[in-house]
Amino acid sequence: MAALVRSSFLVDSVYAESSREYGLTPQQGQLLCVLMPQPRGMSELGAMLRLAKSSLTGLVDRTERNGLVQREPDPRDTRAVRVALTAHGAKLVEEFYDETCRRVAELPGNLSAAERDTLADLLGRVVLANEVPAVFLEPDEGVSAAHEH
Amino acid sequence: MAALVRSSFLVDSVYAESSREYGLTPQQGQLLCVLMPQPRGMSELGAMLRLAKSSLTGLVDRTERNGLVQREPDPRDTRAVRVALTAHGAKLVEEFYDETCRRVAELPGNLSAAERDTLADLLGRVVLANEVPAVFLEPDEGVSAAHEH
DNA sequence: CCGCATAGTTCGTCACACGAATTATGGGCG
DNA sequence: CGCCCATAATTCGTGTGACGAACTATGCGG
Repeated sequence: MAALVRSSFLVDSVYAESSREYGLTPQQGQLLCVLMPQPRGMSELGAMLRLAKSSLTGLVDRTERNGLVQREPDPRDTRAVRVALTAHGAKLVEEFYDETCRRVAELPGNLSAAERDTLADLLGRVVLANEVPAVFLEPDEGVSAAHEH
Repeated sequence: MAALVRSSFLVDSVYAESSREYGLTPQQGQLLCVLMPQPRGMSELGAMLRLAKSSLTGLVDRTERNGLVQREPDPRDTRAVRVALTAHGAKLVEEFYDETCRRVAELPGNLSAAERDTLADLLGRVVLANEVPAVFLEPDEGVSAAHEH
């Protein structure tokens, strides 16, 4: 499936370019997207983004320093923290997310509407079958969908 | 197209894991894959991998230090170098490539053969329409296809 | 032979990712 | 209650990766 690998390369390029224009690194952009539906704990984020916990500490540090997220104490567990978007981060990620969606949606511009639907269906099933974390949700996939596990 | 973004995340994960098992970073693995059909100049590689030239110098340095590629003088142009696989690099990338293909091919395992064909066709057309460099070729896409521009 | 473009490298800086070691809290069990 | 272990997260050191700016050197057109 070279086409799969190469389309992935394509999406990465779009994501990187879009991030750049919003002053984000791709990793920080992805972190913000994951936090859109709700705050998350560090361990939870590590599992979703497939990062070692020590990697996450640094990523959250840098993103926090930029004023886009903040650590909050978890009322349930004194050891844990919850990472949440700041007002600024929420506003920024909304624009970033919209713009990125728009650009990704342009990629299959040469396909007919029916073909795009087919593609979306097939990829959606591939994603579901492989338990991909909710790193990037459809606009209408809300908090409920984000609870998938 | 969240499915597209998420499937990209999925492919990246597979690529990263596969690279790791062969003692490669994903970037070095990608470099080796690009060099499979033929040697390339630095500028050419920069365009294909979408990297700044200074980034490429470092990547080739590290990969060369690992004994996987080597710089050769370009007989046509004294300024230029050609980056080629070493014997060791060629052997390694062959195994890495096969294994990565195998794993990527497993991702749509829940689809029927016909659906996989459809998916390959649609993604292939998306890739073609967006001028994705030949960063990862089909096993039967040889040197001729690698000349695409 | 001048001037400009092209091919690569060097340098400094920051982001990222990881493992190992560390701190601190939670929870179970005797 | 107190011990022990699991879990949540951070710190630290190291190597990789990416970039822009500045630089060297060769090609090439007039």
